[in-house]
Amino acid sequence: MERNEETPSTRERLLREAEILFARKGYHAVSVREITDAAGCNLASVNYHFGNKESLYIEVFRSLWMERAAVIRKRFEEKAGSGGMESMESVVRGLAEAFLEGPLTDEERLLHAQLVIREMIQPTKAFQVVFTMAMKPFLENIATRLRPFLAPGMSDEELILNIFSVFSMVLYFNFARTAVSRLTDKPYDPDFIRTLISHIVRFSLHGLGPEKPGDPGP
Amino acid sequence: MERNEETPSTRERLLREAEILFARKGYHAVSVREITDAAGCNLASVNYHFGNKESLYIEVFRSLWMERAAVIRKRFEEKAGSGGMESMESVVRGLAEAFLEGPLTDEERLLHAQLVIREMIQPTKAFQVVFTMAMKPFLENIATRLRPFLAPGMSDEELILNIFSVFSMVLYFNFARTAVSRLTDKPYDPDFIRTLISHIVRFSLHGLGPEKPGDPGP
DNA sequence: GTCTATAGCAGGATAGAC
DNA sequence: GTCTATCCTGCTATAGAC
Repeated sequence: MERNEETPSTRERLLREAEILFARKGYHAVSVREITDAAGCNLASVNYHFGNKESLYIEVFRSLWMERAAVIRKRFEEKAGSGGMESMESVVRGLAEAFLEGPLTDEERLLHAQLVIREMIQPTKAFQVVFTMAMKPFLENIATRLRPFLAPGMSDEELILNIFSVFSMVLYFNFARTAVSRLTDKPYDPDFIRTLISHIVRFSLHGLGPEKPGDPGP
Repeated sequence: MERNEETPSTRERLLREAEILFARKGYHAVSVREITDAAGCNLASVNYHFGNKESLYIEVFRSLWMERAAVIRKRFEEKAGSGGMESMESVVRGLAEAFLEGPLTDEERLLHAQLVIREMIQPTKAFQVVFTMAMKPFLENIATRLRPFLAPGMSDEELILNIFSVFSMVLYFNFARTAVSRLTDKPYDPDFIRTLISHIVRFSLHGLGPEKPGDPGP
C-alpha cells in the first residue's frame, strides 16, 4: 500500500492531482484528461485504477481527505491537552490552530476546507464517509472536552450548536479567503493567520465583547 | 422591463430556472438544455437572450441574486432599527433574522446562500458584482451600526473580523443544513430556525458563555 | 500496468426557417 | 422571438496492443 515518497505510484499520483483539482474547481469542472495530464500518465489509467471518475472522487475522500482529517484531529488533541490540563480556551484554541495552522501546509488546509464545503453545500456519495468517519466522531470528541466547562444546564443541542458556531468560523476563514483578504486588505500569511486564531478564540469565549461603558450589557 | 407575474417572459423564466439549477448543482453541473427544458422553451433561447451560458450565469447574479440581497438588506434595516432605537443585540438579531427568516421563502434563502458560497469558495466573474455591490456596502452598513456599542479601542480590522464571525454562522446554518440536521436530529422548520437565531444572537453577544462556577474565566 | 485508438455520446453554440 | 436542425468540440469509457 505504502510507497517511497520519491516514486509515487501512478495510482497515488492520480489521487493527489485529483484531490487538488476537485478541491479547486469542483467535481464537474474537472475532466479525467485534466487529472491524468497533471499526474503525467495516460487517460485510461483512471478507469484502470478506480473504475470511473466518480469512484476516484470518492476514493480521494476515503484516503487522502480522511488522512488529513486525522492529522488535524491529532493536532487538535495535542493542542487541546488531555485530562486535567484542559480549559475552555485550550479546546477552542486547539481547534482553531488545528485547522488554521498545524502540520498541513497553507495550500493543504485550503484544499481540505474546499472539499468538505462542497460536500456540505451539495452532499454526494462522499458525504456519508466524511460525516460518519470524521465529522460525527470529531464533534463528539469536542463535546466531551467542552462539557465540563459549560453551564450545567446546557442541553446537548445547545452544546452542538455552540460547537458548530466555532466550526463555522474556522471553515469560513479557511475558504472565504478572497472576501476576507479584500475587505481586511491582508494576505493569508502566518501573521494574519495568528490574528485570525486569536480572534476566533476571543470571539468564541466572549462574543462581541462587553458593550461600551454607558451601554451596560444584560 | 417588468412583466405580469402570471406570464413571465421567456427571458425571465430562463433566469428563474437558471438560478435554481445553478444554486443547487453549481455552474458546470448544469447544462443549457436542462435550463431551457425547465423553463419550457427552446435550446437556442439562452444564446438569443444572453449570448451564452456564462453571461446567463452572471446575469442571474446581477438581477435575481442582487434583488434578493436587497430584500435581505431591507429586512435587516427594518429589524435592526434606525438611529437611537438600536442596541448591539438588535443589530445582530436583525442580521440573523434577515438571513434565516425574513420575507424570502425557505427555498429562496437556501438558494441565495448556495450561490454566494460557491462564489466565495471559487470566485468567478460574478464575484466582482457580489462583492462590490452587495457584500462591501452591507458590511460597511453593519460596521457603522455596531461601532457605537463596541469597546472604544477596537480597530477597524477587529470590527470586520467580528462581523465576519457573525456572518459565518448565518451562512453556515443556511448551507450546512444536511450536517446540522443530522447531528441535531432536527428538520429546518420555523421552530428550529427560531432556535438557531436565538443561538446566533446569544453566541455573538457572549460566546460560549461564562464558565461553570468553580472554573472562573479570565 | 501502461499505452494508443476510438467508440459513443452530451455539451455549447449557431444558421436559418417561420 | 421562437423554433428545428446541425455542427463540432470535448467528454467518459472501453477495447486491445504491448
